[in-house]
Amino acid sequence: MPTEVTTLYQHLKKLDLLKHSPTYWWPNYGTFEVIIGAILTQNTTWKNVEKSLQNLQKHTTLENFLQLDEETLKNAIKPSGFYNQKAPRLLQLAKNIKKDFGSFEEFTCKVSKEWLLEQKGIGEESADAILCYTCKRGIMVVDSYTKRTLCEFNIHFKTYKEYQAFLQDIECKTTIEDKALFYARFHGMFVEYQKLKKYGTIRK
DNA sequence: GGCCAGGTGTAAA
DNA sequence: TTTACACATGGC
Repeated sequence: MPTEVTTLYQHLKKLDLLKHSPTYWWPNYGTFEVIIGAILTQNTTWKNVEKSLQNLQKHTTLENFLQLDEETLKNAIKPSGFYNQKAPRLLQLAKNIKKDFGSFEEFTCKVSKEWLLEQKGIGEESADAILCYTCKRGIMVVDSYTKRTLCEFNIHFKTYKEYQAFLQDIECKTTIEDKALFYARFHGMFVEYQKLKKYGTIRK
């Protein structure tokens, strides 16, 4: 039974949970589409998010997304629920990225977690998901799958930051690229671990 | 038909 | 500072 994070990591790694996943686990890593997905997946299954992303078709870049009107967006993201609040929040976020950073590329280089937390609709988890999977930062995302897995290993904390500090107390990687890849996959392993338990097979 | 899903904002205690 | 509740669709 793993009691520290390095042991837990080795335990999960042995299961080869990411053998069918993309390198960085989240689909379309590093793109604006990840931001859309990060908001849409809030308290929502990924299957439903995929339907919404499919409906958005070619509007998954920042510039194309900004062309959408609110009603069209609401319609497109209906399958992933909470569309009356997710649509205006996504549009405002896109506008603020354009206003404060000028372009998506500048945003990915310069955005801070503080800036993200000021945006309506982005909390601790979504902010870290965007930093990790859009901005390629070496940051660990803590979601319900992560907490559920830790709970099963009898590891409990109160706050988000405590969970994150525990998970990030692991061998220090030398370059930011290595660190980004490491945490992107580490978080993915928790999600795939829960799916493996639920469905009995690792999803493709 | 009920429960849950890769959370967040708001209001009340 | 903590807790309760609304938000909504689709799969099981």
